[in-house]
Amino acid sequence: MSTRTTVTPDAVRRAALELFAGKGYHGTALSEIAARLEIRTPSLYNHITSKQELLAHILLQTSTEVLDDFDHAVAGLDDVAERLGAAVRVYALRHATHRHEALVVNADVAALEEPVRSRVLELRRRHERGVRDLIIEGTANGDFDVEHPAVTSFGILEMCVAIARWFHEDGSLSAEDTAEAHAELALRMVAHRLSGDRPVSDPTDRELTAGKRTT
Amino acid sequence: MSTRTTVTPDAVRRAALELFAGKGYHGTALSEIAARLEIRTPSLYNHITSKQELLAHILLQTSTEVLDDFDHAVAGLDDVAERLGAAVRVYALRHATHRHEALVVNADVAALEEPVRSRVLELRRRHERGVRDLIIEGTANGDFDVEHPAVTSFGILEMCVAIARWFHEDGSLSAEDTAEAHAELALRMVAHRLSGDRPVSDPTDRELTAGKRTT
DNA sequence: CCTACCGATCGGTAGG
DNA sequence: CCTACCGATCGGTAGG
Repeated sequence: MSTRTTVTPDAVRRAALELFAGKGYHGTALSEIAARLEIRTPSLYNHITSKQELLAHILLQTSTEVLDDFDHAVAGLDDVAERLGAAVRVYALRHATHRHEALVVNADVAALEEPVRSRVLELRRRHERGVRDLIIEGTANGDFDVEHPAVTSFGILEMCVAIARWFHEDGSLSAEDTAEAHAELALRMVAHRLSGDRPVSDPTDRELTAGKRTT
Repeated sequence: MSTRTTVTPDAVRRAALELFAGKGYHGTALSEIAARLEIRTPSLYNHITSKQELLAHILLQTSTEVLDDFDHAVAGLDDVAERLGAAVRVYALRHATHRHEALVVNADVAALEEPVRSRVLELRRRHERGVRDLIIEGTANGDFDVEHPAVTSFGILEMCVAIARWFHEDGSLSAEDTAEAHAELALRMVAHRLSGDRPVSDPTDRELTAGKRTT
């Protein structure tokens, strides 16, 4: 049983990732990681320098990739709704395709030691700010109708994060469909409401681009 | 320094709650709980029977209250949008006013031992199902326009859960305003869209009641 | 990659 | 409420 390939630093990280995701950093013993690789605990130190380093690698890499994803997703897009849709799509997709990483990032930042912790938190803040600024921009130019941009951006981001908690690859929805569904939900959250119960104070230049169709 | 009141089982639970919320169940040592109460670790056992019991109490109580909240919130309301709004409002409010409980529930279910773990998960599933059924009902009778009820209900619920991660009592929004903002977001997520870019494949009986206006 | 072993700390008990 | 102490386990090192 078990594939029994040669142990590499990457294999250790993968084993750690799955265990951290399931039981948390503090809830996972190095002996369990070793057992999964069918080696003894001290042998892990041929591939890593500490347990903490395993955690740091996962969180730094993931946080960096999230920010890169965002930058690439919005690059070249003009319409702010398109940019928000693309940002949400790629963020949601990541949480469906990288469930374990996402779970660890969100459950175990507290277990990170400085200075890595601050770096990770800074990367996350940058991403949050990027999304929030899109919402602020769309609200300012009248494309969106949002009362609390910060609350709305947290709501959008966190429902995407939650995908990691319920998504299953064998479910009825593919990762891509799930991502698309979240982009749609996000655009609904910022869209103008039906029925004129919310008077559009500044309808300048906005014909009826309200649709999310992009071609 | 410190209030220095007599230690009670409830005081132990409160100290444990704050520490679990900040560092997780496995990341918190009983010695830290004792230190916060200015007693020695073994003295804790005059008030509790085990560390695990502390966790079980927090999670069971919170999960039970969430379900009670839901039942009371929707009771007596007729309109499905009103019921969904009320359910979201009360759930969001709890996550703003009981941040620590919410953080522990979501981070440390995995640390719960059986059979309590199964009971807690069952309570959570019941609540999820309650909200999802509202969305299904509203979609079926035409009040809502939702393509993926399960995804939508997870999205709504999880953005509320996330409140516990970012809400601060001294922020610009009160707990009540935050709850109201989330009810609004949830209703947007299920509402009919502006402009007919989504061809209504089955327009039976749904003329253009598209609005969510009731009565 | 291993055995042997380290000090520290864990949750918890004995016995006042 | 305490001191004294338990066995188990932790992350990690020595030295092949």
